[in-house]
Amino acid sequence: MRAELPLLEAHGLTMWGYIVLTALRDSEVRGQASLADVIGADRTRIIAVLDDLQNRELIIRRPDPDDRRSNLLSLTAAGRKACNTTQAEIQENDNSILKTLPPADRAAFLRVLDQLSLLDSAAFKPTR
Amino acid sequence: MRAELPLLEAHGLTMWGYIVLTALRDSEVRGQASLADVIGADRTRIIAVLDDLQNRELIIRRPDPDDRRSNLLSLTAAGRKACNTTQAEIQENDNSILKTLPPADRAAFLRVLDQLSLLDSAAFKPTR
DNA sequence: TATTGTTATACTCTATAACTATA
DNA sequence: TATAGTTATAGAGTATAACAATA
Repeated sequence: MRAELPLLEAHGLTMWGYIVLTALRDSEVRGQASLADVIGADRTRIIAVLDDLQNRELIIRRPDPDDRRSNLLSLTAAGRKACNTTQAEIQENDNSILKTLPPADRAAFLRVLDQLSLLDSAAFKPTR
Repeated sequence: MRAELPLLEAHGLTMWGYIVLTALRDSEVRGQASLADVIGADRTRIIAVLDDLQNRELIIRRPDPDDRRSNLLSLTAAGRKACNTTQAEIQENDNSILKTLPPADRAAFLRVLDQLSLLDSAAFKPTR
């Protein structure tokens, strides 16, 4: 988080904003409720995030013609680009930090993180 | 953190309370300012923590006779015991989680964490 | 004047409940 | 009645500034 935050700020993104963009890029999401579910957030928590992303024309929110209670969410071209370039910078930064480690240690470290994140999701379900 | 918090709560300790107890046990601390410095917290942030620990007779706060602006801090017997038993439970829990890993991965993981925590303290100095 | 401990204030983040509009 | 999105409110956690006592 401490390594990522400065990069996110450089793109004018918050952690939640970045999570929303990657979720819209990587998973099929219908309305805001399903988005909240996918990223493990509260419905009310992402509204200000979506307002901001929409104002900056990184996402589009429009009523679902099949159910006008719901908002269809999609990335704009600018939103997709912001997501991709930010992620590329973050991964590059991660790599530059991790490349100081012995290759075997690095591989084991990432393997263990994967293991532990599985444990974690099993024990602690997302809010709502 | 997620693994530790339930254990801390079982002992009526917050994260900051636990950090304060271990700091008082493990390092020479004169007044509250030096304690705040040791644990990387703001002076104002630990006051409520100390109030609580003192009310529950886990620490003693008394004016320093050599400089009456300052409070000398020390653990009570109960405070030392709470610190030791809580830490033992936390380490036991850590071990039970980590023992599911291959021994070589586990060793590499802990080694990398040590490395990264050094990086982190170099880049991000404690507040105040 | 500077420092120790303290209090007050504001600002952020989050959770909960209540509201509206649709179904 | 139930659900999607929204708004309002309250509660933590934190940072900053101002204060009294002492040096």
